[in-house]
Amino acid sequence: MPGRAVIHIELDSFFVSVEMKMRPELKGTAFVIGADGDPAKRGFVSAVSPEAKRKGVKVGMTLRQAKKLCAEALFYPADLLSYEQASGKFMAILGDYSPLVESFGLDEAFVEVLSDKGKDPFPAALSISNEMKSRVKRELGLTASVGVGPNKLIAKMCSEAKRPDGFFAIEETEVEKFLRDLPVGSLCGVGARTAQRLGELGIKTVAELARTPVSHLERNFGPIIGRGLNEHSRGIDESPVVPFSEPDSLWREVTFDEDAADPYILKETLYALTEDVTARLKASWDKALTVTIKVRFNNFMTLTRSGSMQEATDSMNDIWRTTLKLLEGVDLPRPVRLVGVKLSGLV
DNA sequence: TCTGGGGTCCTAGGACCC
DNA sequence: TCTGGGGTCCTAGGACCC
Repeated sequence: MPGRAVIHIELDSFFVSVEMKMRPELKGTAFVIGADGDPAKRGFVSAVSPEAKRKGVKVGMTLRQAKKLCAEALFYPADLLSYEQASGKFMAILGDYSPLVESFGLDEAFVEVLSDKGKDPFPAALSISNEMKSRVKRELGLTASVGVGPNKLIAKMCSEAKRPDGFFAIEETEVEKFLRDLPVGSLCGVGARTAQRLGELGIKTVAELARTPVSHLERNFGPIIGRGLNEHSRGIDESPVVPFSEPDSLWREVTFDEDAADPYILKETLYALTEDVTARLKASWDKALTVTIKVRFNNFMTLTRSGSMQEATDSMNDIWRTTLKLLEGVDLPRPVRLVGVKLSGLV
């Protein structure tokens, strides 16, 4: 029985590369992409040119912080339409090599290489990934980092191990050695919070996690996450490569430039968001059963309220009535910095 | 002093039914 | 008047991902 072979491919500094192709004059300059491109407003950095990176600007910091660190940087809004176009071309190239391509955001994807007549698909995966990489370079002018492994978890960790323009492959027999000394936080699904809790239990490396009894992990993290941690620590990941899936929910939220204390502004904003998300619902020929609103106060305390309608609908009237009822059930003891609306239970 | 936006999945607890 | 146990559905919140 041959094993699986999964490729993970990720474009290097995707947003920055696309911007530089559209505006060649940016070459060699410090620039930052994020939100609507106004560093005076609230918003996060999505991408940074190498020149701005050298000044300490990082993805995930606020635009204001970025401006402080690098006053001469140019700021641009994220031009999602252009990124989506480039992403489509990228995904089309991957689709030439396998029917099983799962996009993961705009700039990365998993590709499962199918076994030919029961043969081990691993060698084929190696040559396919090389070919993808050079076609992406030749046809799109973008570099990519590629990882190959027996499953999605290992493939993704491989592509992250060598960047940019990297290539790294691990066969099943090498997995344990590869994982052993890595910190638990490098496993997919172990974020800052979980890494900290594991640290408190004396578990710092992947090898230590693998030695921890499943029952101990289940007690501390619940049955599903506990078992998942154990499997991932041993390099086991059975999750399939899923080519396309309908979204389960649609979400719109907005942070005010200035915290809002006036209930009328909240209502007005929620109405606009509800209209927007309902339009997207209709465009995808879906109906939604449940509405959720989110309110974040100026002290960052965040609450959600959800309610279901009689039956799934795409009627703005019904959805807005539900949204409004949820809003009216919320106490507003202090100014609000963010409101959002989610539609779920899509059919 | 500051902390976006769009998603997914999991957990815990309560309601409800048999 | 008291009240088990299993299953399912719903809601609220949190962790994680890009």
